[in-house]
Amino acid sequence: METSGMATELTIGEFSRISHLSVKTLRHYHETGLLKPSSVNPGNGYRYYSEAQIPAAQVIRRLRDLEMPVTAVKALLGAPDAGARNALIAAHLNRLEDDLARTREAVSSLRNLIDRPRTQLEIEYRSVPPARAIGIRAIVDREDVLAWWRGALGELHAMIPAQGLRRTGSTGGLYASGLYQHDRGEATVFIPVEGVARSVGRVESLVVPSAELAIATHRGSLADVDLTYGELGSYATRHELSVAGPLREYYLGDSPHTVDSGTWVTEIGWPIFRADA
Amino acid sequence: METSGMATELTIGEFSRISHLSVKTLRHYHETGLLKPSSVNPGNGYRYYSEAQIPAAQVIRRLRDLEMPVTAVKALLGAPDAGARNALIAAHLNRLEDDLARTREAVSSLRNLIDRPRTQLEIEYRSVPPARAIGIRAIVDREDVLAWWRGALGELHAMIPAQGLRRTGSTGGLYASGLYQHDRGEATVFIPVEGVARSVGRVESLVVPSAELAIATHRGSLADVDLTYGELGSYATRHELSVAGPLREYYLGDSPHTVDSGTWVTEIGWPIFRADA
DNA sequence: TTGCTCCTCACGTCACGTGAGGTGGC
DNA sequence: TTGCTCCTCACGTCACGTGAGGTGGC
Repeated sequence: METSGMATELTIGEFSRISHLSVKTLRHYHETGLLKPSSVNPGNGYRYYSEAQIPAAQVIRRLRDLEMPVTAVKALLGAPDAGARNALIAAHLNRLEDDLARTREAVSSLRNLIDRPRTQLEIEYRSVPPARAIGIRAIVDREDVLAWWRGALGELHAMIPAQGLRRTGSTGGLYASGLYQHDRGEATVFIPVEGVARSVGRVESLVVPSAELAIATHRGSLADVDLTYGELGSYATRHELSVAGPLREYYLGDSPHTVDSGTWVTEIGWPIFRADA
Repeated sequence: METSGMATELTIGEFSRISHLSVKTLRHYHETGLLKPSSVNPGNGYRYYSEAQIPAAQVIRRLRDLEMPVTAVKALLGAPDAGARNALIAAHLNRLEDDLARTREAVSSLRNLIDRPRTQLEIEYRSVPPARAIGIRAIVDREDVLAWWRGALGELHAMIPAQGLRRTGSTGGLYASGLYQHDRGEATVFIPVEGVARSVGRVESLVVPSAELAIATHRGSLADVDLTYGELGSYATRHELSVAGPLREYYLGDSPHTVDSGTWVTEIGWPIFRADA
């Protein structure tokens, strides 16, 4: 007995077969509001879907295959026009590209760890005096730190010619320990310059504090920087030198601007206590 | 007051800074047994790590960055020799490659869905008589179906010259509805042949049952096959033709052997009821 | 009557993260 | 005394999957 004049209704099983989404998944999408059945029998709770919902199910499946979060898929389906939808899709594809790049980094980093000859690290003690600089400071999440770092360095470097500043040392960064311990903390990137600069955008004038540091030189991609941190940190601990304070990095030459991260040279500074200082 | 003669012990915070693993993560790895602190103070529960654990932490971090499951990482760290470890790593990298390929498929499938001109599907009714065939049958999970399908077809095709069989029709497959509804179900791939063949390996002799089918032709990658399923299924439902039974596919020409999946031609058969049959 | 499809809880999975509430040493 | 580090629960997150136990129509 069909209600005549109504559009064809599909049971959840039929709709599942057509859409290649499991029954459990369809019920879950109903619950979360991502894809509501076109009608529900109030007597027994049976869900019914309409033919018109097939294209939506197809789009949802593809986006979920691409690991787009359900809330993002919902936003996309609710977007007002094709332009907005395409922008959201493009943004997600970019995120996938970034993921892929990170994966590639991790693979080569793993190979590096396995193959690398574990050479003895040379560690130098250095007293760094306070230095005037221009810098950008922020509280960042660890997962965003690389993107933030790139952007901040770009902005910072543009400021040198823009304000006619004279650089007096290597580009560097300060990283609070919370960044490693809680995946979130204060980070600062800076370029030492002569005199006081104007604040423009995120860039401000600041003084990089003095420090007693144990310094090790890291060569290659920053994806492997934890290896150098590990050797330096265990050295500092072994000799009971560690004190509180942000970790420091100096990017020698023009490391961050070279595409081939294999040639990067970074000095890692670990804050220490020196009886003789 | 240090216990003299003991190796240097690091607090969880120090070890976190050195390894770039969060304190929460380190506690979690202790709980799951992936990385146990070298000692725990029984009085206050404080965890202490040794320097010797730093390399393990570095390996763990890289493998987790590559989304290797914790249990797999554990197995890897417990592997007896470098050969076994390398094999596990290589296997995981292969899985990553497969993931990447699937992602690429999903991206092009999404573009396809957005760009494709939605042409009217031509649907044909066909009575298929029973047919002797060689086939491979299994209960498979949906996520494994593509890999299973490729392997089974390869094995099946090798059997034709090996047993000197004469092919009598197109290669095909039968897919139980559970495969779509519960992500797991029976699948069969077959090649119709003359006479009865010997069972070798997974290959057995079988009779593909007769069926009344509504047939639509799908052109292009099977990543998009749900589009054709969608149109065919909604057609069958609209005309109240659907009956229970496995879905059927016929791979025309030599589709599965061509690298360029864009040129594949697949017939999709939907089981129907025919009053006139 | 059997088998199939549908339903609703309630709980599990995976790898942690988020707080709340408390301790202990400098 | 304040601030920092450490601790243990207990619960949350994300996108479902897994059962248990039950209904309803052919």
